[in-house]
Amino acid sequence: MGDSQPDAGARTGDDQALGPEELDAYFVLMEAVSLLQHQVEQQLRAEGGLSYVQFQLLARLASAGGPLTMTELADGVVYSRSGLTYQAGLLEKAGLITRGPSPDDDRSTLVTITGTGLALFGRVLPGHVQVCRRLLFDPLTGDDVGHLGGIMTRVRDHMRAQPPRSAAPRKRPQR
Amino acid sequence: MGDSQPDAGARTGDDQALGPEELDAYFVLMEAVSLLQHQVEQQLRAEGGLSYVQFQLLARLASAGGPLTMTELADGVVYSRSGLTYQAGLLEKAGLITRGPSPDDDRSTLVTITGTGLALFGRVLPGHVQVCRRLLFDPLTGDDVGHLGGIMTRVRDHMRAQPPRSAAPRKRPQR
DNA sequence: ACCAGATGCTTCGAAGTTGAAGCATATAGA
DNA sequence: TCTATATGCTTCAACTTCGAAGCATCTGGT
Repeated sequence: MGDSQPDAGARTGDDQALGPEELDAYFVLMEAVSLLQHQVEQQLRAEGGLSYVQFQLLARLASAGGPLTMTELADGVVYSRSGLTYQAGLLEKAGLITRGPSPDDDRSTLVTITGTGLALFGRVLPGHVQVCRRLLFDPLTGDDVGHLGGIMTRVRDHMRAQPPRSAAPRKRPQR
Repeated sequence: MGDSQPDAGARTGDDQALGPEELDAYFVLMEAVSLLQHQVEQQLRAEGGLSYVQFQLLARLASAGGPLTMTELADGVVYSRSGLTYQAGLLEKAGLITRGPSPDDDRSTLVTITGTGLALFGRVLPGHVQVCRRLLFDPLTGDDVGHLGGIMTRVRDHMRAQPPRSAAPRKRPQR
């Protein structure tokens, strides 16, 4: 078993022992992704009038090969439920998806991508991929890509396995 | 080792042939960072009443060791200028920064972090670092961290060197 | 069957973000 | 010098996001 609760903080591992290399990796990771996301968003907006979120939703529906519930759609896209409802409303109004009742569960809403939605997705995807290639993969070797994928997969799985939010170390009425 | 960019070298960014490995790396990268950012935000909010943006701004000011102009602050944080003005207003109202005129340029506003701001930053940083360690670095080896840092540094520098936004690959009046 | 709690989605109000427009100052060219 | 353009920041309106509250349905225990 890994680390247990920090008991009164005498352990070095629990404290802020992030070396400069780690801090650097963290900051540059966040910055680079932020830049990438910004550029991608420009592209999607210009070519298909879509936000990144909307693109993600369409991608998820397109690759699912069938209807998904709102909850299934929300998983993997970190969005709040209400935000998803809002975006689904926009996509439906634009004719890219439809929402209907689920036969299994009357509480659920099944979301289906329309032909229009699929067409738009297909029209936007090449440009999207091109931006990714140009900005992200151009300066990387094949080995880099393998490393990156492996590393981030481990990180993601680790985070998904983590106790969600009960781990707040302390409630401190600050500020 | 990996395959070098070979063949007739004239087709950078033109072919949309992202392999499954690259697509996977891209998606998992975006998802993992999204999750990480979300968790970090919870932490900052709970411990210091700060958003991630505000934390970044304080961090930048703290490490700068002196006042920065609004524009300097905006660089590195992808934010829009208006958003920065808004956040600076909040931070100033909270007493964490001050804004004053620049002696060199009457158009500029110099932002300085206050003692209160520095104190809050110092109080919040350990928790922030701890979350990073727990979520990001826990499942990684030292080699992983080195790779990640190197890879993302290259990506960031590549993007920063790229022609910013006039480079729309093609003007396609779509839809 | 019943009731309590869990689950799925939506509505609502508050807060954050953005791009365009606006104002003031700085800089460069004639 | 004078004027056109660029730069630095702010204001404004529209849009997006979030969390809490609300409603309807499902599940499990009795």
